[in-house]
Amino acid sequence: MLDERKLVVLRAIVEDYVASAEPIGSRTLARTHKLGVSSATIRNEMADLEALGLLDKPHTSAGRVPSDAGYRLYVDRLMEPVTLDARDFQQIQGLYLSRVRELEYLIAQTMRLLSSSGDFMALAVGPEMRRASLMRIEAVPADEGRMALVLVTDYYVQHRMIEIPEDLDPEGLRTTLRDLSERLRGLTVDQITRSVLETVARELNGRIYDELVEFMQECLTPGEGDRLRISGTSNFLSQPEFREADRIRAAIQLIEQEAVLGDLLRGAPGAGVQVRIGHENPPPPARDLSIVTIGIERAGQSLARFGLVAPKRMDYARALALAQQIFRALDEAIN
Amino acid sequence: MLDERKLVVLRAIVEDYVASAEPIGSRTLARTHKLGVSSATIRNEMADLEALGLLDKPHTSAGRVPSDAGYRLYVDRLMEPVTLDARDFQQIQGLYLSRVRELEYLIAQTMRLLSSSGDFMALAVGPEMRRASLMRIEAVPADEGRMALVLVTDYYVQHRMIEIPEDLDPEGLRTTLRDLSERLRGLTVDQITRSVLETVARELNGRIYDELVEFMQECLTPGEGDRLRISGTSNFLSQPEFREADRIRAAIQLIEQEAVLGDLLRGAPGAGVQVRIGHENPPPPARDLSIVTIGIERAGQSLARFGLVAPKRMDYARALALAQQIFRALDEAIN
DNA sequence: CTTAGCACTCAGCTTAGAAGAGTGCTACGT
DNA sequence: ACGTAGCACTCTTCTAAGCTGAGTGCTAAG
Repeated sequence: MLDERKLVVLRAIVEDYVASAEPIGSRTLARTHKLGVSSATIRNEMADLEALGLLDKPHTSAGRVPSDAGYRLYVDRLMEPVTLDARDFQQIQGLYLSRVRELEYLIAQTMRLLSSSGDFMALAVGPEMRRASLMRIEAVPADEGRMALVLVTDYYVQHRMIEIPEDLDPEGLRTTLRDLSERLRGLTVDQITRSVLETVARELNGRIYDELVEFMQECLTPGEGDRLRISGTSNFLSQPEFREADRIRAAIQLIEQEAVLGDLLRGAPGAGVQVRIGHENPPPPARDLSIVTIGIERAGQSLARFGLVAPKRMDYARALALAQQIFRALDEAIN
Repeated sequence: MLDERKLVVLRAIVEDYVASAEPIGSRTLARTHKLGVSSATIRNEMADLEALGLLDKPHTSAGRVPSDAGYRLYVDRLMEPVTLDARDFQQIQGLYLSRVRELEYLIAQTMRLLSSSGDFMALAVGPEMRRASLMRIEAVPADEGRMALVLVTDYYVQHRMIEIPEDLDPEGLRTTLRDLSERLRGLTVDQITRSVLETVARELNGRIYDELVEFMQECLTPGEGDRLRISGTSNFLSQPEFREADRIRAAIQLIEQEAVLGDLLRGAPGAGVQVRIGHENPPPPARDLSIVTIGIERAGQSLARFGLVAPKRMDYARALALAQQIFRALDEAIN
């Protein structure tokens, strides 16, 4: 039923369509691919592939386009893996050489890389901050009136510059913080509620300042550090699928809805590289898109998740090669 | 030459055009504004205003549109100042109440406010980091293998989590950093070159670690903290001037060119609120836009600069009211 | 100085027709 | 049974033409 030649035709259609963004007709295919058969034969094969649900027809006289199932088959069985060109490879390797081991920084670097190289929109989310476990809180004096509060957890650092309250005893605060750090070390951020802070402080005979509580609570608010990062939207919007004004508006609207993009990115959980094509994506407005995701985990906890988003007509081979390489490098840097 | 009635007509045209985005014809104007004269009279006035360079005609039979000079006259002399509605006002005041005195944070909050309220794209740049003067460098230990380096300057804080080099003596590093902070305190970041670091360290009999130098040098690189922040692009792109596909593409391309947006924002230096209209903007691709800028300074140094960008057909009164209010609140919070 | 009236202009919409690309089917050859 | 040529048919897209409506500029009269 799905003989060799049908697969060859399907593959040719997918690749030509990915390259041209135009529906592929039987004649053009016969001419450009030297398949050794006439366009009529290809028409028959196309009709069969369409019956199998692997191809779609935009309208009666418009050539064929891969269906979601067609893309899926292509990705799973037909695609020839590409190797990244030397430049990309170097760039990825170089990215993670430095001694910096801060997730925030690694995510930012990766985003830059993803959006610089190609036709994708890049998405990323960091770890859920409230799951981080506390390492240390410290106050760094700046000048007479101000100091920086620094909170160090196992995978991120946060700071805030605050005005020093009038009634503050700087030495006292530092002692409190040191003892506090000892006591709270290893607790996750969401375990450190106001009441926990106060209890511990009472035991320590220290005092918890409002600013400190406020600061710690800010570290809990989502939408700061776990917020969705988006870059390369213009790569995305300049795809030919968004040539018409209303399409491009719809796409812009989609990008604005961070909730939808978040669902799209988180739709494929787990570590490693995955592909989701069209209707496989949960959010309905993303049904015309495909996404290649990279999940970075440590000890079963998701640390970061990246997505390369494009119209379904994306260059899967390239996106996958890029994603694999980034996954490998990043996973190694982190674990 | 520019009698009262002409000004009334000009003002009506600007306001109607700002509201409708459609060229204004004499008949419609006569009907909707009850000016007490016929459309023919208004046509005459319009012709005069056009001769004065205050109005433009998109084409022969299409009503009038304000020229850059027309907008300018409107902003300088005709516009009625608006007061913000209570909600916006509350929001602005509330924004700066907290004790947090970190520029980074204030800028982020302001950006959120600007892009949430309305039809503008918001731009911001922070201070030039290399001009900041050092307050303190500190190392905050995290766990066995890692520590956070924290650099506190007079208007920003930076941190990096790094792997602790094998040969590091933690106590030694902390002492070095404390002494280093003492010695370097008050120097601007760009005065602290590698050679300065090394000289001082030699005097202190300490050792400067590569990571520390790398970290300090990263604090110098522009494009991190002084980079241009952009938000509310979709406010901007959903303006009717970008209805056609090619217009919207051009706008997207403009947004991508951070250099152009940077020139646009920095084109109007100085403290306080300013308006630049159309051709008054230096970068040619921004000649169809207007920008209201907010400059925040301290001691003659630019700390932050915001911009509200929209097509020339922007609601100047509203943008200015918003900008003034933000300027007042932010300036007070900072100085 | 103002206004009514009128001829003229021009973008934008609608319609019709032609061109082009592609399909599906049939009939024929191997 | 499979491959191929040929042909009628479908459907989008492009172009041209004509029409409509909003608006202008000018003239002549109040």
